[in-house]
Amino acid sequence: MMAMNTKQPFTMHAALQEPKYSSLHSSSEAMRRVCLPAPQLQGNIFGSFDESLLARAEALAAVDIVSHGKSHPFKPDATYHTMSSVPCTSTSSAVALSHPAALTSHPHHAVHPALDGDLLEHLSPSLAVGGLGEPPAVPAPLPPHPLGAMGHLAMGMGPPGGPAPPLPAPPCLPDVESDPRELEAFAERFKQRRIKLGVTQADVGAALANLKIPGVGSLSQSTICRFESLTLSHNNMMALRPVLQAWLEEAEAAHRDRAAKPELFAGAERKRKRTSIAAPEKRSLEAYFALQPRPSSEKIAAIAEKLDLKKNVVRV
DNA sequence: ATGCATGAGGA
DNA sequence: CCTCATGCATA
Repeated sequence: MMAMNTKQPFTMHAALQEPKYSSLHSSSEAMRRVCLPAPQLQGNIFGSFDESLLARAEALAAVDIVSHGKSHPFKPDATYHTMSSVPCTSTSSAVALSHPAALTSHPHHAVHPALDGDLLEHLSPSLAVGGLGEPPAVPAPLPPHPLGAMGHLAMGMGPPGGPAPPLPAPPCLPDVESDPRELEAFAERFKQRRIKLGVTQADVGAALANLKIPGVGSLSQSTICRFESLTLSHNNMMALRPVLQAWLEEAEAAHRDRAAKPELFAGAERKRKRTSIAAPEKRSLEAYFALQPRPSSEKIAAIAEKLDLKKNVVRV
């Protein structure tokens, strides 16, 4: 309830948002493709291949258009999968994307003018971890961090008055890792581990509300799906990541607990099924009760045997 | 998984 | 009016 259910991560100017990963597609993606030796891509066999090509083409076109302004007829629909491509990895990411961290935090409008296109430059094929042979990095090295990002929930309320939410996020803390590849890897891991837990996308979305993270409510299956498939904008991905990571950690912890000491849960889970008495028996019992509201235990036992019910059931 | 619709925030 | 983030409905 509440109208403030609007949860939507920070918003920044189009300049930053638009290019999302389109640039990734355009430049590096394209480059990489060229040097693909023998793509064992799944795409080429599917019909969807054409579609993705089209999409990519559009994305490319979008980049140009976007650069000089807005108002393009079509939606960039920038989804930045880098998945299929993983061949030649230069692993020479000396770029050090020291880009503005405006992302993962600030509930408020604080948009740092600092961020800019440089975000687009740092595309360096670092690792070759596509959606292919992603080793199930179990340890999940991702350091926990303050999220609370989800900007807009806090947006409504002005700075004055409201008790400052736990949002330190001074401009000095860089994003944990806004590296596209890191995100991609996370999304992949997330999906794998989610499936391993036997949880659906919809389940995750609904479960997020239980995390009680300020400003974070539930999300739809669509959104979870989009997150996993990296079909969200970079900013959106960045905003959702900490939340989903928190959920994942909690879910796995709970899972472990269950595996560790099932006794604790055994009792709670075993719930007696409600007894249902067939209509005829029920009538008999009611009729008898009308005559004898307080039958002796012998009577009860006799009736129980007759009706093939438990004594306690008959008594009740 | 994805097209379409909607509401919010911004200019 | 535009971009985004999201949800609903549905292929």
